[in-house]
Amino acid sequence: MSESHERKKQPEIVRRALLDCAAQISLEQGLPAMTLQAVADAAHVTKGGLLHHFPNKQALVQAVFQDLLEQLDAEIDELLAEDPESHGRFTRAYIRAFATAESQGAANWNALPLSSLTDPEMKTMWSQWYAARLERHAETDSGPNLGIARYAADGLWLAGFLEYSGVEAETREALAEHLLSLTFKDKT
Amino acid sequence: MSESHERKKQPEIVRRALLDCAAQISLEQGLPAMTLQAVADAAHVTKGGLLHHFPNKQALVQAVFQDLLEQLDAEIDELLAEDPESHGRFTRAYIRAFATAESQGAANWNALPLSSLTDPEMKTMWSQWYAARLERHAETDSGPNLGIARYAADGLWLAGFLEYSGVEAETREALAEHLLSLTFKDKT
DNA sequence: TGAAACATACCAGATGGTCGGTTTGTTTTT
DNA sequence: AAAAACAAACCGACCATCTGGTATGTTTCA
Repeated sequence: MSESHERKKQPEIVRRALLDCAAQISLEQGLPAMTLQAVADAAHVTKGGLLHHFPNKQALVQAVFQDLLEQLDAEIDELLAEDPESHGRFTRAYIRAFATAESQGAANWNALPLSSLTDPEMKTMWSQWYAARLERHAETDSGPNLGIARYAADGLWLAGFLEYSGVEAETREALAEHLLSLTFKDKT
Repeated sequence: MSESHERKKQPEIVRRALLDCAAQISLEQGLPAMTLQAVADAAHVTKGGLLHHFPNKQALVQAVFQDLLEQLDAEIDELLAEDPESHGRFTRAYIRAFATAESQGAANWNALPLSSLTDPEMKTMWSQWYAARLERHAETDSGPNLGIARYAADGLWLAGFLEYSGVEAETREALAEHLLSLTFKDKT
């Protein structure tokens, strides 16, 4: 959408645009629609230009995924820093990142688990990230109740994904708040 | 896999094989890998034979999805009939169908929400099914706690999907049991 | 015999990917 | 400081393959 018609060469910007466009396409139209041509067009580059940044499609998809993971990581860290209560801190950040409204919009890493369902290589990427996080926050975020809260956040995110008709948005938002409250009065 | 090498013509069996193979492929290798050729090969039929049963790909995909929905529907009804307790009956059936171990294996309708994430048309199919079920069981399965339990079941199912390494299988199974217990002592 | 259940052959378009070349930016040399 | 040398960024044309789909056969069943 940026009117970069006569910009001088800025490879990092182009690369960023490619990653963003690829993520957006796979989010809105599904991964099968994320063809090299479509991504290149959306980023106002030719297919040759795209293939200069990413040697093949797999590299592109993988880079998109890794990028999304890093964005999510940063978001989580930010939310962690804002939380004064220690117990269940990561779980709350997780819930806020996935199931809350403000993240539902612009954040395109919502497409994350979507892609990961398909490709086995990303399955491992995701599960490794998740396992690492869990281990890192083992002292503050263990116990079945917090686990259930996180799983519910996943389900909530999934639900917000399936019904694009925003009718239930408020309901889900309320449920997210309820989930957050559960992480405090945890009695395990 | 069935050695139907020299069987006489049994169109219904072939049709069933096509549906099953298509579902399995989309489950294991993702929807983009579910090409007409791949499905036909897996079902030991030519592409022409496949296109005799389903006029085009969209019809095939749709039929697969609808078939899976019907299987799920039957499974849910069966679980409903076995449950003596009325309150939270549907929620328990839902949890058992999705997050429990026995369903994790052979039941290929586990691929259901997976496909639905991709195609917008199936999004509506799924959300309609879900909405209809919720309305039908409104008297027994309302309230935020039961909703959270269902969402958690979704997340649990998703987790079992992402980490194919079966290490956490028991943990998830235990969590599923915990979820079931939550549906009884519901205090809303 | 005729209709349904398949197989075979084929096609137009799209897809991922390669290759040679052109433009732009940076470094080195003088 | 200017020019030469080099490399990175990007384009445009091209290709082999695969895609969904059609048209036309051939076999099986009622």
